[in-house]
Amino acid sequence: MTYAKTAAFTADQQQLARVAKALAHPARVAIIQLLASKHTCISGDIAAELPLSRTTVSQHLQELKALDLIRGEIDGLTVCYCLNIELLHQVHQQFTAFFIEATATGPVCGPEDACAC
Amino acid sequence: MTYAKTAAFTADQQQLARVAKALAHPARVAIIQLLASKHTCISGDIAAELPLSRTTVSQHLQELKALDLIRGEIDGLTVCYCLNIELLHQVHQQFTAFFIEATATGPVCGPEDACAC
DNA sequence: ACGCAATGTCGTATATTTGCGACATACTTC
DNA sequence: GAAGTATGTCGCAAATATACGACATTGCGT
Repeated sequence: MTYAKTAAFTADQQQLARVAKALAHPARVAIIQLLASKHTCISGDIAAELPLSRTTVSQHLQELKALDLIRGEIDGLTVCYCLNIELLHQVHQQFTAFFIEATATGPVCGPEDACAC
Repeated sequence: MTYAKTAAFTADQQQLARVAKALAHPARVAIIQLLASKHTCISGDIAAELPLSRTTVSQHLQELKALDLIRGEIDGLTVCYCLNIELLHQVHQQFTAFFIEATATGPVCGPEDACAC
């Protein structure tokens, strides 16, 4: 890319893109679903449930943690990861607003027909 | 990555990740917003409204088109791009389902407190 | 203190993304 | 048919992402 031009866009666009990127990998989606399904905030057992090495899973966890989508709490020897429900809720609203805005354009183009340019 | 291991995950996870990746760049978010704001399905004028070269914009358009999120229709010399409202709606529901699932785990971890591991 | 188990970090290899200039293509107009 | 405009495609360069083995770190138990 010779240069990441993310700076030239709206803060909203960057924020949405940042979160979207976090979900842009099946492993991270799976991790979030795992954390949601397990009531207990499991730790490195996550790696055991995914077809990836522990190292790779750890990296994905760090990425999610960097966005604060998940929290990690050290409990002695193990680390408990849990979802940041508030943030997820907030992100959900953000995505919803985006999709509403996108789908509320009205009848511009039909299912397959031509545009009225 | 030495190898993309996307094949080892659920179809749902892959699908969500695929769409998320499409939104994982501010330029593509901006393009969708642009198409939503303009009633007319503008064509290469998109490039003029973004801080990117025409070539780069064209590539982003191709990526979005590959997922069928947008449609391109040749109108003589220009090309009219428009949003695939149905698909966007569908994707919205997909994301909503994911977020609902993620945020409906109940009080596992509070805002800042410890997990009950 | 010693060893063991659970995690995170580092370094590395490979694949993918991003951005853009240079060309090719297609259609309109004269 | 020639000239001009709007688009898409190709090829290259640089940045990132992905995956993982090897090592460092930390806390538990004896």
